[in-house]
Amino acid sequence: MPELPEVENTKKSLEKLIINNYIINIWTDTPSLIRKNSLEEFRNNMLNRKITSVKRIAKNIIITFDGGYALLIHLKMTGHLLIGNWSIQKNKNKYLVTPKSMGALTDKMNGYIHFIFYLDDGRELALSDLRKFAKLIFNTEENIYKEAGIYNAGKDALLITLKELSAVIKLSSKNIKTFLMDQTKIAGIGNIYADDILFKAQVHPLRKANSLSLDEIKKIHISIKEILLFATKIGGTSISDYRDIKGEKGGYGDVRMVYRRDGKPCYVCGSLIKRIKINNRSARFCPTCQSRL
DNA sequence: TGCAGTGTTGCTTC
DNA sequence: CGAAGCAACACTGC
Repeated sequence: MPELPEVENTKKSLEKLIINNYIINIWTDTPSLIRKNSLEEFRNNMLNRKITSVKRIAKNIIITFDGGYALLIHLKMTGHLLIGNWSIQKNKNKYLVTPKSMGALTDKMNGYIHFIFYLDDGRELALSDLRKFAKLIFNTEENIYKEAGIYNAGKDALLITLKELSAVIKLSSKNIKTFLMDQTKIAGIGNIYADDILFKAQVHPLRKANSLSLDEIKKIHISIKEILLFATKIGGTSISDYRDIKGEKGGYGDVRMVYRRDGKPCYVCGSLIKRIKINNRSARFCPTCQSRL
């Protein structure tokens, strides 16, 4: 599940690997992932332009091209990008995509590759997406920023100051769990990190945002930075499908504190981690460490 | 075996 | 207007 740490790592890898390259061909078996354009427009407009930069806005990856164009990629639930080489076989109406190289790229996630961007030096950039929710848009850079800013993007979770966080929290009557996952309020946090952030800050997920004390907001602010930076450093979370650009799994799943640990003992006090529904999503927390309502 | 759970976003409905 | 529900899709686990 790509949240900020996974998208940030992908962005950093792309920055090292594809700037100054050209995309010379595109293969896909799922053109429906392209929004606002036909496959033909998408292909014809993108090919043979030089890649000039890679950015992250919230959970979006933006690849810019010479001439003021940009490609937006949102990985949604199960998308990830891979660099490698693949061969494609057509079997009736189905395509079989298999990696030519060995190692992490033989991972089963290779079975879900739906886009391949062929680079001018022989390497290939692939999009794997088990559930096919990812979104791709090619347009002028300006229009792409409008698109990425659909949310009236909240401040990036890595950049938001205590003052800014405090100001938006005080305006919200929602519970803090829902608030943290609202991309218009603060950008980059999803279910995995929201649960762990609130555990570290020792705040109950159902606490009303505008009821939090300055001390609690401080703890949340510190936890956001520490957890997202640490998770980024160790390669993100690969509990289900996320892989880095070389196909390797991230380490945060092994050190997570409460996410998907319901029924298991809290690492701090030993109480059993609870699971409740908030906003129709699972929320996990320690009933002892995060008891105050 | 069938069905709930998984989680991001955007569209529809109220 | 904001909030809530649900669809997009495929696989896992009970």
